[in-house]
Amino acid sequence: MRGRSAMRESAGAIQRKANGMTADPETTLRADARRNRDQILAAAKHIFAVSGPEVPMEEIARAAGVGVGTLYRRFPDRDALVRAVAMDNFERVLIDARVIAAEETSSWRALERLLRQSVELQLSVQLAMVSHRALVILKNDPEVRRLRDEILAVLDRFVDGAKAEGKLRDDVGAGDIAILFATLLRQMRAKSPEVAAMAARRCVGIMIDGLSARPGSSLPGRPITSGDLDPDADPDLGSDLGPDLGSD
Amino acid sequence: MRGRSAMRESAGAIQRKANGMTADPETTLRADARRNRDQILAAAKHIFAVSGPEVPMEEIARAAGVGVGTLYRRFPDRDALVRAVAMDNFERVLIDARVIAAEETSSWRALERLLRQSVELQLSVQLAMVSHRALVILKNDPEVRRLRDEILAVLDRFVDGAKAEGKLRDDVGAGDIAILFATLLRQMRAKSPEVAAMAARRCVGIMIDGLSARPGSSLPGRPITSGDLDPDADPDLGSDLGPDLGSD
DNA sequence: ACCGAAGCGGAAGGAAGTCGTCCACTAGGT
DNA sequence: ACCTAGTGGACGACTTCCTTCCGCTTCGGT
Repeated sequence: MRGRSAMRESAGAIQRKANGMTADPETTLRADARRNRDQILAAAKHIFAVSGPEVPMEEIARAAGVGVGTLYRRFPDRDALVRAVAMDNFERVLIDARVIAAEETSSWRALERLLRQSVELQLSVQLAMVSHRALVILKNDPEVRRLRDEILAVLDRFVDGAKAEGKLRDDVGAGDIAILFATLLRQMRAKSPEVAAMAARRCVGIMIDGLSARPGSSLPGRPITSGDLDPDADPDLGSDLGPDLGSD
Repeated sequence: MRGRSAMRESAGAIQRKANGMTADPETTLRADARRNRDQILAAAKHIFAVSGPEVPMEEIARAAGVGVGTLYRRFPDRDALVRAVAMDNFERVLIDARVIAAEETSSWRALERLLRQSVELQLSVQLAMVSHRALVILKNDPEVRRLRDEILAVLDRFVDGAKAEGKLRDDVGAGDIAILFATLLRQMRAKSPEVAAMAARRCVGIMIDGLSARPGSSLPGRPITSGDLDPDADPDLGSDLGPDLGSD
C-alpha cells in the first residue's frame, strides 16, 4: 500500500530549498526517503488541519503510507513534525503573499485574493493561532517566528493600503482579520464534506463583504492589531490547560 | 468507549426523563446538593464551550468546586452530563429567540439581535454542530433534538423574513448562518482573554455586515439550508474518519 | 442541641490508548 | 551484485482518564 496522492507537492519544494535556509536534511537523503518525507509532511499538514496537532503519530504515518518507524526516523518527535509542518505552511503562504503583492496593484484586491486563497490551502494560520499546544511549540522556534512575523508584516501592508484606498473599513486592524480567518478556517461539519467545503468558501465571501468599507456600521472596541496576537507571556509551557480554569 | 460498555443508555437517564426532568432532580435534592448540581452544570457548560466535550471529568469537577464523586452521583456518565448541558443551553437560546421574536417587528433586527446575543451566551450551537462526539450523543436524544429543531425553525423564520424585508442578502440560507456562527463562536486565542472577547464581538459585527443585503457581491455555491446541517447518516458512529479524532 | 441520613471528596484500582525503540527485512545506488 | 540507507510494525513502558468506594461532613427535622 504505497500509492498515495500527495503529488501537488513536488515542484515548489525544491525551489524552496534552493532558497537556502536549512539544506542539511534533504541533500543527504536517498530519493526514496525524500519522497516519503514529503508524503509525511503533506499528510501531517492535512491531518493537523482537520484534527489538531495531537493526533496519534500512527495515524499520520498511515495517512502518509509509511510505517511509524519511518516517521520517527525523519522527525525525532512530535514537536519536530509540528515545526516542520508550520515552516512549510508559512513559507507557502509567504510566497503566495509576495506573488500577490507583486501582481496586484490594488491593496484591497490583494487582500481579498490572499484571503480567498488561504481557504484553499486550508492551513497553518490556524495552527499557529488556534491550537494552544502548537503555539507553545512554535513560539520557541525563532525561525518559525520570523516567518510568521513576515507574513503579518505583509498583511499589515495590505491592510493599510486597502484602507487608504477606501476599500477596507477603517475600524479593523490586521489582527481582526487574522483572528477572523484563523477561526473561520477551522474545519466545519455539515451533512457532507462537499457541503462543508462549499460552506467554507461562502463564509469567506460573507466575511470579505463584511470587511469592505461601507458607511453606517461600526464595530465595538478598538481595531485589533497584529501586535495583539502575540501572547508574549511566558516562553516556557507550564501546563497548557490546567491552571486558567479558575478565571471565572 | 466506556459509556457504552455497560449499556448504551443508562437506565437511570431514561427513567429520569420519563418522570419529567424538571420535577425529579430538584424536588428530591437537598439544598446544598441542588446548589452543587447547578454549579456542575454551569462549569461543564463553560468548559465544554472552551475545550470541547471530552475534557476530563475531574477538571469539570474542580471547576465546579466539587469532588469527582459528587459529579458522578449527579450524572451517571459523561453522556448524561453532555445531554443535560445541551438541554440547558438549547432551552436558554430558544427562550431568548422567542422573546426576541415577540419584541422585534423587523425580522432583520431580530436576526441581528439573536446573533449578537448568542455570543454572550457563548454557547451550545457549537456544541451541537462542531463536535462530532457531542453530535452523536445528542442525536439519540429526541428531547434534545426537538429543541434544536425548534431553534432552527425560529432561525428559518427570521431568515425568510429578513430576506423579504430586503435586509438580508438573498443568497444565504439559515444553514449558512448557523455554520458561520457555530464556527465563529469557537474560542479564539489572542494576547489576552479581554482581547479575545472583544475579537469575538467584532467578528460577529463584521459578519452581520457581510450578511446584510447589498448589490454587487455574490457567493459561490447555493444557499445552505438548515436541512443541510443534519448528518442523517447512521446514529451510532461516524466511521468515515476512522477513529474518532478528539480534535476538541 | 442532637441525630439519622443524605451528601461529600478524593485516593486507588483498572482499562485504554499512545509513545518511541528495535530489529529482521527491502530496495536504491554504484 | 553488493552494501548500506531505509523501512515497517510489533512491543513493553508509560501516561491519562474513568469510575468506584468509604470514612467524614453537613443538612434538616425534632
